[in-house]
Amino acid sequence: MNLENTKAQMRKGVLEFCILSLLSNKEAYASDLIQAMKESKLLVVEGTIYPLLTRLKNDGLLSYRWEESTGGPPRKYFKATPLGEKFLEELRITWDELVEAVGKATSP
Amino acid sequence: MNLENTKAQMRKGVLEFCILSLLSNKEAYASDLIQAMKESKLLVVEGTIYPLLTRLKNDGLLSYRWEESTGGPPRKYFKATPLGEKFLEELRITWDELVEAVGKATSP
DNA sequence: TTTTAGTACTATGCAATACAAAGTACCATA
DNA sequence: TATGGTACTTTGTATTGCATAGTACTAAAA
Repeated sequence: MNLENTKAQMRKGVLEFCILSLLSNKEAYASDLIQAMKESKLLVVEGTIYPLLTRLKNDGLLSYRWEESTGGPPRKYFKATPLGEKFLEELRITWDELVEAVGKATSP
Repeated sequence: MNLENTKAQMRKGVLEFCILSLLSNKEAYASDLIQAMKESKLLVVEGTIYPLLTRLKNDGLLSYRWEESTGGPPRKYFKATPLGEKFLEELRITWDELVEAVGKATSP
């Protein structure tokens, strides 16, 4: 039982929410997202974000298009689908409810 | 990809925080905890809480004592150990940081 | 030309945890 | 004696964050 593990556990489901929010009405590829998350003090690594993007795409919440890059391999630019936008709204409510519930349960 | 699964995922690590907080300087057994969580809109079931309590006990964060019950089998009353109290403070910080980070990443 | 470094993505496997389901054991009452 | 409710244990599953290794593309250094 260590804090690092608990931190990883607490991110479960939450990263999905953050990624979907960042891709709401805005395109970005993996490195953009990692950077944006980093600025919010959420350190996400490649081994986490690529499978996550693939999963959200397979579930119809994200779509993507290839874009050539000048200095490297092509990039996958993702954005939320209409279904993704709808799911995002539900996630927002879910997250707010959780924060409120945890606040109640843990207030001294 | 459904909301119920995501809700379950978002609870990972969080329930540990809540339980530890509820058992800070206060004794309770499983049914007490389920009830207290319920009042905070956190529905936890037996299959979740019993393994969780066992895990926290094995990690030295909780201790327990048996108490006879008038109408049923004996109960395990848990409470946080000094190590548990210390870990709880770290969890509090971790959770607050996560809430702030998610707030930043998902603010429209 | 060949090699090296950096970027972007894929694929595989592990560990941890919430949850479900079935089972054991105790007590009181019908 | 049988039934119902309470309390806890055990086993198994699904999901997900993360680590690691690998592929492929470009550009610059050797």
